[in-house]
Amino acid sequence: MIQGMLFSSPSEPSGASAPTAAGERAATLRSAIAAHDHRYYVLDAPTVSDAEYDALYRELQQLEAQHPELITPDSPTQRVGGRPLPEFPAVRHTVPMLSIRTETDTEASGARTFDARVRRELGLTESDPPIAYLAELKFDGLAVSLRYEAGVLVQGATRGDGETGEDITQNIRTVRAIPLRLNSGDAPPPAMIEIRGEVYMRRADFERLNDRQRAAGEKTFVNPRNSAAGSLRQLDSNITAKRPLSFFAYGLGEVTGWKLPETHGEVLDALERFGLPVDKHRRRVLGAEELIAFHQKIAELRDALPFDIDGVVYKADSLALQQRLGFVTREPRWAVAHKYPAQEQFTTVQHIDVQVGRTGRLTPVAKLAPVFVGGVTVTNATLHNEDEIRRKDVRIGDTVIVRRAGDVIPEIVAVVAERRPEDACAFEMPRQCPVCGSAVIREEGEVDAYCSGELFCPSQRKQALLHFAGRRAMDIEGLGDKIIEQLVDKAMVQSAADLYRLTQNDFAGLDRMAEKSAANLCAALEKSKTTTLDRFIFALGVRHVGEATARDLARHFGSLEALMNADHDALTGISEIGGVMAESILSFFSEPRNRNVIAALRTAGIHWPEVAAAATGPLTGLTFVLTGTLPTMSRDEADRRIVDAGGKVTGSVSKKTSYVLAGDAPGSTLAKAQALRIPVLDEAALLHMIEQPVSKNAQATS
DNA sequence: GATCCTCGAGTTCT
DNA sequence: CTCGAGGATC
Repeated sequence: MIQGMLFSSPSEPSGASAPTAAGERAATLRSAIAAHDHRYYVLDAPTVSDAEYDALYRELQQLEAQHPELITPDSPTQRVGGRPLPEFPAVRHTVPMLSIRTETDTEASGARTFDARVRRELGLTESDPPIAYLAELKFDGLAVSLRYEAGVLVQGATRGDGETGEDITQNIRTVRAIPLRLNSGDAPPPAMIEIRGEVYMRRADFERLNDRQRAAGEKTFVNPRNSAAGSLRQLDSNITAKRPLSFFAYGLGEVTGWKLPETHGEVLDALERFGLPVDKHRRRVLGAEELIAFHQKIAELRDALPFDIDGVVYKADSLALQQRLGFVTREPRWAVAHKYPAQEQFTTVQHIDVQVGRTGRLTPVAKLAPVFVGGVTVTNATLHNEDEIRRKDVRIGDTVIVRRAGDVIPEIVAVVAERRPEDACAFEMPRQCPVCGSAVIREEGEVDAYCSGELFCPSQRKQALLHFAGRRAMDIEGLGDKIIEQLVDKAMVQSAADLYRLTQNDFAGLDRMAEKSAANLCAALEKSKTTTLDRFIFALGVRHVGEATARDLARHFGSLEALMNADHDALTGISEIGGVMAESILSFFSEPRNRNVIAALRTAGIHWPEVAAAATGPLTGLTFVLTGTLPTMSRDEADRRIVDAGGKVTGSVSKKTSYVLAGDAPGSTLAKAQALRIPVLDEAALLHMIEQPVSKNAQATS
């Protein structure tokens, strides 16, 4: 009872009746939950299951419901709730939230320029020792300032203009990675400490949030940054509480009653001990060269990080040095941001072109005002089909966001609605093929529109030839789109068979074709005459027959004649081949034109070993999926070696996948593999599997 | 009829 | 890499 008095106000009768046990239990629960939050959200190493955590949380909630006087401002239950605000009150930053000067130089020289400037300011010469810097990541989120009084979080604010921001305390409290109470161990907490950092959203959390928004029919976010910003600026903190926000601390504002360490690195270490999340990629480095090395290392890591960054930050590590260096207007002389090429940019859609592919499919492509994004200049981006354009509502003249992230191919992420010009013009699929003028057909229920011109359409003819010559088909080296373009336009080639009638003289007359290249091309054509049945079937370009199906057909029928004479039942009898594919194959081979071309190709000397031997080897019965870049092999090479050893390679991970072969910078495939608990191999392990049974020294492979 | 698994086809830039 | 659609399976 006496102890209970300490926890409650004597003026409140209910407080006086609060049993000691309840107060103690509440305190125990609070600190237990805070510790679990820290382990889960900051250390990323939980020690209890979600269910156990929930049980603790519910117990505390119940306890507090029964004894409202036990509720403290740092109680985990106080993270949620709070009434929607009419607007955010303004907060004045006593110590302004600075912006850091951005080194525009994207090359390594950016670090050297910064180091040289610092040394000059300090009056150092070449004989002086290198300066110690702290190198950190520059997170792509929202800068905030957190104010803790006597160790308890009392206020959270946005940066605003640096002098005045908005009070977003209610929203900040919902961010689980931010402790409501600092852990100062046995020492008393700082009387007042302002911690600066970045609220951001992990990429995986962002994807999941967008899935949820989509499922709920609500608007989705363009990127993790916008998503974090939108979530933090909610007037109703109940909404913010449902958003998976994270936080990294990286600096200090106003501080009283706490002895500052000597270096910025030690400040960050101290913040970590207080229980705040601090990114672990930070490094103390000496001199410009080590800054450059850091910049490069992070550039390689960038795509694999679980969150977006837009660069790295260098800061003079010594706080005394920072003070000596001071500020130029609003920017510190002792720090600089070194950005990476943006992975997202704004640009405008100048035009929407329509391309005609091998199958006659019409693909709209946005012609963009050139932008530098993700390290290259982008001018084109596919829009896939009419539905996709409608979904994103892209119009000619629109300002759009273009992304070129981990995957290499540029993509229009979204339209910036506010910047749509009056005369923005919606796209319409042409009624006639833009290349040959034939009617355009779009079947009911189909997404794609097709040119009905078939091989009458020069574009389809060119694409068919390009496919025939492709690396995975007949592999005719040197026969690319530029040459095919000319051959078709000059009517020198109608079908694949015509290619083998051309002589070196014919080629020599073409643009960009000197004697040497013409001779090389002739040799390549000659070489391509020796092939395999599956490659030849694939090269024909039968609709629905790709590489895998071509291989199945070759293996099953063993000869081209058998395939050409097969009827519907014989085809559908093969697993993986159903009605649609059978019809497509039948109609291809019943077309006299196609039969003539095949005959002409064989007359021209194209041949293959008549019996297609099914490969068996150490990998027979195993299915592989490849991702990332391998150290010594190209993907094609790895693919070939697996198939040669009797294995199978597919494109995406499923339960039936035996192994995932992962290299550098793997994509989402790896994550999926781990989720499904599929064993992951590296190149060395694969080579070992292939060679183990036959070779006793598998290590010898480079 | 629904759902999962694969395959095919198209895509950008250097 | 991603989407759409064919094929197989329940």
